[in-house]
Amino acid sequence: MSKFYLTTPIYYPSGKFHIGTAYTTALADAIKKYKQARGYDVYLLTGMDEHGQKIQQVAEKEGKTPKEHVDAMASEAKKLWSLMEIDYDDFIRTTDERHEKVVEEIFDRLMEQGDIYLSEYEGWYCMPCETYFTETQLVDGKCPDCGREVKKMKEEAYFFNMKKYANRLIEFYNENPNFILPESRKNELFNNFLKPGLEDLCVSRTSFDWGVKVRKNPKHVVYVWLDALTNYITALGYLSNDDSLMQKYWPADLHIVGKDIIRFHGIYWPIFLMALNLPLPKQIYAHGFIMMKDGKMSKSKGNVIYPEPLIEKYGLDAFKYFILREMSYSQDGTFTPEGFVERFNFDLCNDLGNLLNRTIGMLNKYFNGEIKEYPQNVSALDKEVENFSKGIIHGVEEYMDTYHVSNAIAETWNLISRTNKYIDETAPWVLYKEGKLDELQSVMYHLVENLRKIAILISPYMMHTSKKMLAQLNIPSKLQTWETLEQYDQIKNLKVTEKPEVLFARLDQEAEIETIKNMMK
RNA sequence: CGCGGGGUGGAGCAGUUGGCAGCUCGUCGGGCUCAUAACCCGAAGGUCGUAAGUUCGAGUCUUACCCCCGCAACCA
Repeated sequence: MSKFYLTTPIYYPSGKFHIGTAYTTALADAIKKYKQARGYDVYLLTGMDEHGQKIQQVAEKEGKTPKEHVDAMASEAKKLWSLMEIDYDDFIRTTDERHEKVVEEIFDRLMEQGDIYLSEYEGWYCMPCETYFTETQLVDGKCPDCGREVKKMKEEAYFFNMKKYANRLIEFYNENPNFILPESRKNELFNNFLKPGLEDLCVSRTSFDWGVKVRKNPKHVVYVWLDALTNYITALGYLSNDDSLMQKYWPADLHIVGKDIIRFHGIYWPIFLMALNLPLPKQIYAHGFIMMKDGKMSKSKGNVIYPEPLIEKYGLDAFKYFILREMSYSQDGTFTPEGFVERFNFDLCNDLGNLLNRTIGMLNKYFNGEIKEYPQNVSALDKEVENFSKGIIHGVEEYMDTYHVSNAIAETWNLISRTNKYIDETAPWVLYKEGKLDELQSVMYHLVENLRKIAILISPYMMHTSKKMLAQLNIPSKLQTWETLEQYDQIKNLKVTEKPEVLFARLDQEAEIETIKNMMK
């Protein structure tokens, strides 16, 4: 069995996780479930990046120790992933002993082999913010955060010798044109950082102490990113007593990240790995952001939307459907209450739910809910529909294989539309009236068959709906797998439920838009 | 002249290697009655940011310009 090692970023718990974090994780989970359906041995890692100055500050504000803060956040995160039924294999925290020990060790090694050296960091320091800024970050020569005066200051710091590896990384980019996805993100990195030449990276801090201490010089803590990025290997037991997972799963097949952290993953991470003499991940995919009508989500704008109330009110499947459908492969997506309600009503209720409902209704009315077997007489139109669904399946697989999840969903909905249209084209009620039962049988067979396929195709991200559909249709479990998508004539002696249940109940548009707007306050 | 991405019918978006401009929603008209007032068909509506260029032909390539967003290496 081929392995597939997939990771989300480890999230930074400086605040409650919003819909964007949920998106990244839902995306990873959908890809995992798809890959599993295709027969891969998938290992999905997620976790939290818990060190750094900001955490220390946030904790202080809450009157907690940093540890208390991150413990609370970690349990919140796990609660959310469980609510979202995220099927992760491990949840790593950078405060885990298994992680910290290895980070110390890695830092030591890199120092010993000369990749990390002691020098001085110079920058503009804002005393009240306790933060350094670069020249370009300053706003009118003042602190970009608080607007107060900054002072040029120097301090002892460790640096990582990026220059040493820059050319190797450029070569790697050239040899692996699909290393960074989408391509525009790669160009951005290449043009902005690699082409002008990498600067050595400062990899320690002395201005705070919430982090992994440098063993040989404990007034320094390890730079958060050096600490955080290594989670992808420490979680697999790198440099531990048991590194069997590392042996089995490394290198990662796919790191999923947000576009804001692509630089760390596309440049520093590969270079750290080179320094450790480990193979580089195969692909890094940087997705866009979920934007609000008035721009980026932010608490000060009061336009933040959290996953929990949406899931509680509209269900997990609808939530996942929306975010995965709305976010395109290489672009930002937009969350609007109007959009959410529209997708819910049109896509889920009208197109999908109603299709199942009308099919089951007709089958009960005309044939006592029964399908005997693949029909003898199949019309040209029936054949055409068979071929159409074949094309859809290939399309969905191609999109999923290249992580175009939104396109895969759209493709699936094309099959739903085609099937609704097929009902109109064949007008089963007319066939029934005219006593053309042979033809009618074939139509009903093809309807059930398409619904079976649709249920399987949506299973990576709408598990509940998928199961409900298969249950109402009474599809035997051996016809519920991804491999059986190729089959079109295997349904035998099936009897669908007598009383179909509504999959998604239509929403009152105005009322629900109001409800969602209130969730955003 | 920092880098990248956008600017396509009322709204939101697709547009692969240049070849009659598509989708969803909305609007208008029609059909059907199996179904969750759902479904299907048709119509109206676009000088594809602006200007020029290459080409038999450009939303798609080149150049200049305008507007919006993001990034610009020590916050993550």
